[in-house]
Amino acid sequence: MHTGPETVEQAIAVQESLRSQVDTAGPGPQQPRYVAGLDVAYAGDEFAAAVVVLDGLEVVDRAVVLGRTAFPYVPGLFAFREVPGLLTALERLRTTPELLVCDGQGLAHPRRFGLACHLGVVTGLPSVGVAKTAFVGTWQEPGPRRGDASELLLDGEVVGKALRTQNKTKPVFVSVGHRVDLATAVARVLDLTPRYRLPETTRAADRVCRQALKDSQDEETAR
DNA sequence: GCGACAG
DNA sequence: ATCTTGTCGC
Repeated sequence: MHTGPETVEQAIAVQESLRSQVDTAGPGPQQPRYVAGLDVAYAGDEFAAAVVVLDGLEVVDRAVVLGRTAFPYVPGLFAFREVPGLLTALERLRTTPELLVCDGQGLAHPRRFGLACHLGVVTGLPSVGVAKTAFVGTWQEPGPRRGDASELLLDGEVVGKALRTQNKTKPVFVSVGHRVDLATAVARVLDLTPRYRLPETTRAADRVCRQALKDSQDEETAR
């Protein structure tokens, strides 16, 4: 399993150091075949980190890693809680994803280095962040239809989009992670949300990590 | 100082 | 994230 910083100060230093490596040039993958979804489920300090690879809507590869949290949840340092397990899971795939769809922010972060940027930089793979709620920035309510979007602004900069993925449902917050531009990130998220508010990748990864965590917890109880 | 704060 | 039943709406 990968390890990371031990203190808040060290973690912030790591972000400050890695942020310069983020590539926002784009455009990024236009017709990716393999798209990965990543998610982590917790039960106390135990976790199950899952990565699933979809080819269209079919899961063609997956990896799950069980472990113990080594970093608490601290707003702004969320990545240090999830990266170790997710990185290990990514290494266990037999497929190389063309895009990582992360459950959280990318550039829409206080230091412009959220989970999606972090995973993108350390793997070198294109990545986008899709969060269920905003973390930083201001935005206007987007139009009511699927595809409607508004800018997420932070210090006068566009750090993401509030994107409506289904008619009359709350928007999701899309931001660039690494090696992709915002327009492409939004296009890929719309591709992945033909029916639900959240990307199919995220939904699939969520099911996998929750089930894996439950299985390990049940086994814990059984002995 | 106070409140808010990805998952 | 997680704790948790039923319930309103498409």
